[in-house]
Amino acid sequence: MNHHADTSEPRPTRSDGRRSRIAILDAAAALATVDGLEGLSIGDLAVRTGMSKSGLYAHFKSKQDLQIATIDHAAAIFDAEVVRPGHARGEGLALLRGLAETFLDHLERRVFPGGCFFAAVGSEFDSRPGQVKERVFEFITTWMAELVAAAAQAQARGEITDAIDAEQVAWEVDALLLMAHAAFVMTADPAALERSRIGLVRLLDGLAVR
Amino acid sequence: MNHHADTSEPRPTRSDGRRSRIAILDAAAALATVDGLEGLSIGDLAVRTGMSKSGLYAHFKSKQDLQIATIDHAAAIFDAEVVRPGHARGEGLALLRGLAETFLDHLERRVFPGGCFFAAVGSEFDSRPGQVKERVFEFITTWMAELVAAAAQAQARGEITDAIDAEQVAWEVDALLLMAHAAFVMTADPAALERSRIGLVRLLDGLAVR
DNA sequence: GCACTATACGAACGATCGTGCTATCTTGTC
DNA sequence: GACAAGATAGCACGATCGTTCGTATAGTGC
Repeated sequence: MNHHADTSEPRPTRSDGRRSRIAILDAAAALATVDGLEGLSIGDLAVRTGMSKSGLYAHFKSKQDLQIATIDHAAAIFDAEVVRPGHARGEGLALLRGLAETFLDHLERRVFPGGCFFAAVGSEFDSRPGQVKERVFEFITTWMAELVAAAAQAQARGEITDAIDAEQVAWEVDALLLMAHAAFVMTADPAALERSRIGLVRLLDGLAVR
Repeated sequence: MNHHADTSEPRPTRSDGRRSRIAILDAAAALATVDGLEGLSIGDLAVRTGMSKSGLYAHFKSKQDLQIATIDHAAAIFDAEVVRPGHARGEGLALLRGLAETFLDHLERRVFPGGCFFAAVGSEFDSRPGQVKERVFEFITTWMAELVAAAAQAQARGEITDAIDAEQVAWEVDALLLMAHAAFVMTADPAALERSRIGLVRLLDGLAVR
């Protein structure tokens, strides 16, 4: 939520400004998963939010500034829609399963029209060094660390084997999630989600301490 | 190779034209993995190939025409760099392993500067219906079918269990490949490739008929 | 209620986008 | 070696890009 509280902005004080800013960022985050953060045009965004192009510039100094704010906004949405509900499912193995399930659910519920925001934008900026890529990478790293911590906790509780390291477990879980994203967005077929769900069960059952 | 032999083009007869066309498509395929097929601009491409913008238009009727030709060109490269070398590794399980290895190798050798062409472009157009998406999806489907066939062959030869269907095996293999692509392009760290290689060994060893 | 300032708009900018038209050079054919 | 056709360049077009400026409006703190 207050993920972007420490930016250089003097923090908007007027209520109408805050409402507009949120409306802009909601539209920008949704649009970015379809047209990309770069393909996103100020003109389109203005039309979509019922504002003028110059009106947008009251909130953002530049397009890059808008892109970074959009990333932070999407991070807050992802936290609220995936990470926190995932933690509500329990700890250790239940947490690891929970995070995977809430991730797949957020794809199915189409929280963003173009699937996972960070999978979409990460793929767009992976070869474009700069502040935008760094911010995206930062969040993806946080997400991976979340999975690793859950896997390590599951090992510490004796729920899965510690014959392989937690990073590897998280890697294989995330691979199935990324695959689900790619295929589901491309085909709109829930069977893609099901394939990855089956894979997750196979993977985690195979790691279970018997 | 002759993947685009049946397009409406009257097929260029002059040698200089053919050379130029190939030079353009080579540059376009490389650029598309970094800036995207949409982000690719005719002006940039002209500068990069030492031609004029209008000179490019002698070869392609429109930008979309160029995009589709670029996809077909990239498909030919992928075939030559990944699929055929993969088949040279053997049949059945050896083929499945071979395709995965040649794919990871083509990432490491940076055949395209932005990783796998179809992972990059597929992610860009997954939410943009049209001829371009259809062409990309077509190739990705072909690739998946290749993996499924290899898995089925491995089962028929009794090399891996047939307790799970071949589509599921191919799915989990491709998930690890996609994850390797995403992480390797983002970080340029070969450790990403190694993580997926370990995952592949774990996956296929787990399916081995003992 | 007043002053202050964040918010929003209209208009315009230089640059670049994809795309045609026309002329000039170059290649392959007879 | 002439001639037709293909290949390339120069130039200009309308549209759209991100951005800036000046100005009017409206919410907030005193």
